[in-house]
Amino acid sequence: MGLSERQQRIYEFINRFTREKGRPPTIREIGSHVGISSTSVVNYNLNILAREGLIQREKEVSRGLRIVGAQAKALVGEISFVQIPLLGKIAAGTPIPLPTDEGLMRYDGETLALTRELMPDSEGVFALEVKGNSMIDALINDGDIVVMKKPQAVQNGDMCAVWLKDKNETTLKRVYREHNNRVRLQPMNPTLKPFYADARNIEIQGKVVLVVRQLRKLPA
Amino acid sequence: MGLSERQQRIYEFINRFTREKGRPPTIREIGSHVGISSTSVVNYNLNILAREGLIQREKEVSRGLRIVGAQAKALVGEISFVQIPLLGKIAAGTPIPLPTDEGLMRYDGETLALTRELMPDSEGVFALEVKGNSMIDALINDGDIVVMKKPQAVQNGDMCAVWLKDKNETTLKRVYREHNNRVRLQPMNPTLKPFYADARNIEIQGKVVLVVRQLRKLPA
DNA sequence: TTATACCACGAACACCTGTTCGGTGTCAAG
DNA sequence: CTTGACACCGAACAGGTGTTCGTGGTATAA
Repeated sequence: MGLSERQQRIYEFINRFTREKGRPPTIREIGSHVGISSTSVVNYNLNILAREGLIQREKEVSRGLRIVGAQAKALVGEISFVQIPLLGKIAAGTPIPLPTDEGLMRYDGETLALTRELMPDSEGVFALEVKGNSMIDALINDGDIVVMKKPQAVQNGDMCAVWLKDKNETTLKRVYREHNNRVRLQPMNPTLKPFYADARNIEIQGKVVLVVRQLRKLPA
Repeated sequence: MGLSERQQRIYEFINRFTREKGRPPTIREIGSHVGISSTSVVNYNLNILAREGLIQREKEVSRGLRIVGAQAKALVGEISFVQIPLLGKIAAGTPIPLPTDEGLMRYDGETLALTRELMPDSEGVFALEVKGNSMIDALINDGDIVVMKKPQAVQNGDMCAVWLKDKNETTLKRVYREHNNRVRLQPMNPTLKPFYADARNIEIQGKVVLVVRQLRKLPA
């Protein structure tokens, strides 16, 4: 069933008010902002919004209404974010600008905000923008943003940024330690073959935990 | 300056109450749950919490409290974000579960929250989880989350989910309309060759605007 | 016409809510 | 001891707040 224009305005006002003030409005606050003089009319329309399932009401409680649905969580801070420092760029030919713990703490520049749902473990993480398409093997494209974690406890199979000392090159691969100091570097693309290196010849610069790619128009 | 145990309990109660009920508590609600009989005592401690910068108070307004926790930025309002309905899965062999406008409005299930910085245009967008690695060509892996937009204004070069009618298959490619109803489907991986199809033989199901990949451990 | 929803208005009521004030006890500094 | 800061209590007050009730206008259907 459709909503009247008045009901839509009420709904939007509740939404905006709650977001801005951090609490739902009272009946009279709704009325005065939407242009309704009588509290009973507001009450009447609120009941309709509740019947339509757009809001929830709690009886005889001041400000006892809340917006239903996914957006509601947002309004009261039920979604928590992690701010990840955007440290710079990563390219094949240059090592990663490794951050210090101190630097991460005090970082005050650009950040990438992600929900804690996506980043359950945000200790010592930082983000880099990928330059060039040298990491296509790892399913990572030019312009992608990779979120990395400082390489403390790298486990077999972790996706890591590896600095190849002999080639002076950074690459992203899954890392498996094997016997005799040998390390297997497996591209993420499962159709590609692994690559082997000596453990003394590589340096693990970070563990990739997340990749974000924004698609924008490309010059054909 | 440290907080008394009472003040900590008040603070935690406000936090929990707000999250659960969608509105801040009243002074008396705080008192009865924390074990304080007098409203003035609650008021007294609230002023201390406000002085310490842990909450904000608004004078002479019912439920005029809000938390300003350590993640101040991440709380309501300071980070502007959009919630994207997580509609289901996308696989090569099945068409996309296309949402209606109405359905997107009222959606109440799982969502993916992203900052507006990452999603400047959130009209008619929805998210799908990729099943299978049939879209490796498009640099998209099993388990990735793709954010798509309803295909209203598809421009040349847009990355689209295309349903190939003759093959009964969904694929992700960059789409270029060419002369004579011919459409060029270009894999995202620039090392791969394009693919051509008849425009009447394909159906564009959505435009990919963003991809998120969480890296978890893989069974070797 | 009559009936019936639907939508709106204003007023009144009872309770809720933030604020204020006088008073009590404790503890450390003077 | 006296003083003052601190933490707390109970009570009262003025205004806020959800609810209810009587009323009336406007469509649409019988």
